Amino acid sequence: MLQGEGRRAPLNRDRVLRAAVALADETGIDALSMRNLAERLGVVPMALYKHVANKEELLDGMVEVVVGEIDPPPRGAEWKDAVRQRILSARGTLLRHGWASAVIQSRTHAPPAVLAYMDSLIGTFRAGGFSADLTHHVMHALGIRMWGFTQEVFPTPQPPADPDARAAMFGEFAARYPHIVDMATAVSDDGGMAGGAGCDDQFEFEFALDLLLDGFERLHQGGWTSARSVPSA
Amino acid sequence: MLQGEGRRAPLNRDRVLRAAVALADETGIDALSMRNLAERLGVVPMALYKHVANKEELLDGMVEVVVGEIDPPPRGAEWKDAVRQRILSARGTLLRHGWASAVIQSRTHAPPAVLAYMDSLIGTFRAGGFSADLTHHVMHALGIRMWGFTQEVFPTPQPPADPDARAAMFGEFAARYPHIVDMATAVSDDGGMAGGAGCDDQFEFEFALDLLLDGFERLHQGGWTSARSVPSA
DNA sequence: ACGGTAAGGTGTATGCCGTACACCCGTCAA
DNA sequence: TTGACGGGTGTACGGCATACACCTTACCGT
Repeated sequence: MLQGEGRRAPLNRDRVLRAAVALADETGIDALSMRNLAERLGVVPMALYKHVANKEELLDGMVEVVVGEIDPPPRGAEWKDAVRQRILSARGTLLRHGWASAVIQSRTHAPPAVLAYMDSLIGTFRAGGFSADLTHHVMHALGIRMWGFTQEVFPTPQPPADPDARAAMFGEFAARYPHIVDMATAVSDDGGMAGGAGCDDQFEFEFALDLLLDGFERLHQGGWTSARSVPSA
Repeated sequence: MLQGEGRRAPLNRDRVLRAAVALADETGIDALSMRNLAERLGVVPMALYKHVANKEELLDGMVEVVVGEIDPPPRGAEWKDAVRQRILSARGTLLRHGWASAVIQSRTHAPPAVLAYMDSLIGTFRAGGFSADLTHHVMHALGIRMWGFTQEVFPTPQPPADPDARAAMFGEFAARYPHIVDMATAVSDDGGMAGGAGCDDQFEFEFALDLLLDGFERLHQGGWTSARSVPSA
């Protein structure tokens, strides 16, 4: 039961992920190798593969850890404040882990924690009275500000061929990310799973661009100057 | 002079860069290795090092090539149209080379072509009557939309210690990127070389965020719906 | 015509990387 | 007691960027 003092507590997935995040924070994402990580954990490189399938999955897990650090949505706040606070919290988190936005961007499928974050942001807009339509475009326009980069939209995973399996997966998705599904179905009938199916990227891009340009014009005409005040109409 | 049919035209830096861009376009940036590139050029890997110092410099060069494809600023257009056109052209270019925004983002110093592009955009705003101050914030807010990602600002290169060398470098920079220098000096007296020195990232972030949030609010209150029209107040 | 120089290309080798595969050991259930 | 299994090991392979020494060719001033 008790064993000699020299025995290391056994690894587990969580300890591996946290060590990886710490190592990336300290030495940069380029210096994060399976070998370096193993060394820091006092273990041989191959031991890590008992806890993560491969390096991609390690990165996936690190993203989950980091995104999990973003503050939960403030309860009882007005939509604008709630969104603002949440996004600034996300920004703070990504600044603490400088490598994270590049890694998130490099994921080939949307990490669940990211979907959960977007789902709750959508919920905030909807609770504030935004239509599903407007919420949709607004989420695109915010993409950048949420993550410090523009994800033009994660690729939609192709659903399984078997109809039963597909229905099951869809059901699970809807249970987990109700607002995403709500918004997606309201926007287009093809039921975009990842919240991005069937939408027109070019339109979304121009929507956000014009929103900014119009804002610039308004500030310009109003003779705006940076008195370190919040810009407003 | 003329030589046997079997002789390959000698490589040069430009042919290497163009081949690299083409290879990245076709097979993705991950599959772009010095070895693959050399093979495509019918040459041994080490031959490439006669034309680029190392892989980082290869990537720098590829960025220059791609950014060079962005349309020049339209002459005689009103600022808003000019900016809009230019940014949509940049977007098109980056969509054609899907790897490019990640690579630009990964550069440790601002590529000259990027500075030139920003310089001319700044010039467009200034010609449209924008103050240096407003132009500065507006450029930050646009960061994203220009490149498909947010570059929080390229790190400012540290100037050489020798005063003469520093003055010379500053002069060259000012000659090449007049609008950047103009704006930077107007904004802060410490003469931010790369256009980013001495500015408050957090303020810039919130500036852009609030601009968007205010825009959302306006659309929301106006009962906006996506009739595929350009959003406006 | 000749030797020198240098630019362009080659070949070999080193030290990283991710990870496949066979193995070994301790724990615990049957 | 046995046997399966979870966690850790050791070895090995192929791919990567790239250092270094070398060779070939073209062109230069003499």
